[in-house]
Amino acid sequence: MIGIQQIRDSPDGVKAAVARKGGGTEPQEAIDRILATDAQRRSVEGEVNDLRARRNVGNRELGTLMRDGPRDEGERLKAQMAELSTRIDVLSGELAAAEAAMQADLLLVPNVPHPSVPDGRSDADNPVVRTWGEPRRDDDTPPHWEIAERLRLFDLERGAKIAGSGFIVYTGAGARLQRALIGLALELAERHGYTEIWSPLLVNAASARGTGQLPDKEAQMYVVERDDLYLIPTSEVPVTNLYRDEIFAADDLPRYHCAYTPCFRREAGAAGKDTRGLLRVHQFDKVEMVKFVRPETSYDELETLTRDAEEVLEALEIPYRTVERCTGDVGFAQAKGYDIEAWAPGVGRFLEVSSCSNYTDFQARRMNLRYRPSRDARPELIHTLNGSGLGLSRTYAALLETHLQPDGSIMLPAALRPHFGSEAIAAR
RNA sequence: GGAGAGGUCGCCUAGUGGCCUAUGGCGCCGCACUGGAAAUGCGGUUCGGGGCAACCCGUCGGGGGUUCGAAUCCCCCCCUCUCCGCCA
Repeated sequence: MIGIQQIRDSPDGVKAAVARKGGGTEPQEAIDRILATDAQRRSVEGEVNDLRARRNVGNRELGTLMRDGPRDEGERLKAQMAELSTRIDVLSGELAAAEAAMQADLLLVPNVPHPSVPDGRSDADNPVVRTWGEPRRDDDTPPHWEIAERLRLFDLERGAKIAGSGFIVYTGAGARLQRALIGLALELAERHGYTEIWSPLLVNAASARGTGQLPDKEAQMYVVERDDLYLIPTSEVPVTNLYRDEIFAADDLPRYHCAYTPCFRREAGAAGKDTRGLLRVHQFDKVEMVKFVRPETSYDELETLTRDAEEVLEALEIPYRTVERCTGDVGFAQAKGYDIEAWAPGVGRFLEVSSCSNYTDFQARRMNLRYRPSRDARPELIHTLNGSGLGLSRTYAALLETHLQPDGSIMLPAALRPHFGSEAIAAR
């Protein structure tokens, strides 16, 4: 959610910035309604305020009269106060309606993109900002699902049997490789200063609302209706909500957390796209990095966050490229972000394995997540960032395809060996 | 899941319908005293919203209700603690 203050101060500036993201005229219209509702709301609020002040004074006097008399004067005042209360009820109903309408419209306005975000319509327009390693382009490397099947690393059919299509069963060395990747990603994150969180995988509605999954993305989540709980689509949800409604001291910032969790996504409507292998599944594993920072540092923090994610791929010796998301691809809640794409020689393309974003105060406002710049200062909203480090099932795919040896074995990168327990997965 | 006790401005705490416009302590901040500090004294210290301002309004876990008036009474929900049951 963006701030009403910003819209009030510079409605045209906000409109122009928001228009860069595309997405039709809905946000523009919402902004116009917000301005009108805000003015109306403030005038009604002023009126309600005055009436309440009168009621407070009157009731104080009434208390004295009822206790000490004269009684008849008390009764007369009581009647006046009753009438006043009725008017207050009517007006505060109007006030609540105006506030609700404004709130609903504010939810339609996306975060303002940073001026440096390049223009573009879709991910096809995202400029490449960095590359690492040499993507191997050949026709010999089989796709990861063939490799995995031959080496018996996972079992798609039985995953479908016990849960459904898009649920993966990892077996033997395949399961161990999964754990090793998680271990390595966590090790690197902790080395970069992120404190590990082991969190619930189910969250309540308030948390889902805090990071913006509700109301917009409810269809993406698995819902445990009976208990009003939601399976997390990313650990961003529990980790970012850790400090919801709290106020940090200035020296609590920056605070970095990392968390490994499975992530659950219904991917409704995505059928037919990337349905083979590990590219789009309902449950995947991810190590997420989350930063809580002072506002003036957030764009610098985005750069180091992205570097931290890139280093995981470097440790895995997987060539990648980093693209900056253009205005059309940056996302509703984000002000700026990068995607890291691992090269997968078997499927012959780059796979998005990490998305690193600066949300500025957009999530913080929704979550009422603040800090106190100095001892006597009023609390201010902080900035939140998050990035995957990394999304495992796709990284897993790229890893198999990248490190497949001519003899059919998988030679593991050095950094992964201590976590895996040996240096290779033998051919069979 | 059952029974009971609770949730007050960072922490502890007083408060059972109008002297609550929320008490006191701790902590913290400022000032005084000091060479400097400790101790002491005085003042300040929830968080929002509106207003140029003086100031005003809301806020006692959350939401409803009763009342002229609710921290206080009633209903629903959430959370914490104790005991019982179940359980890896």
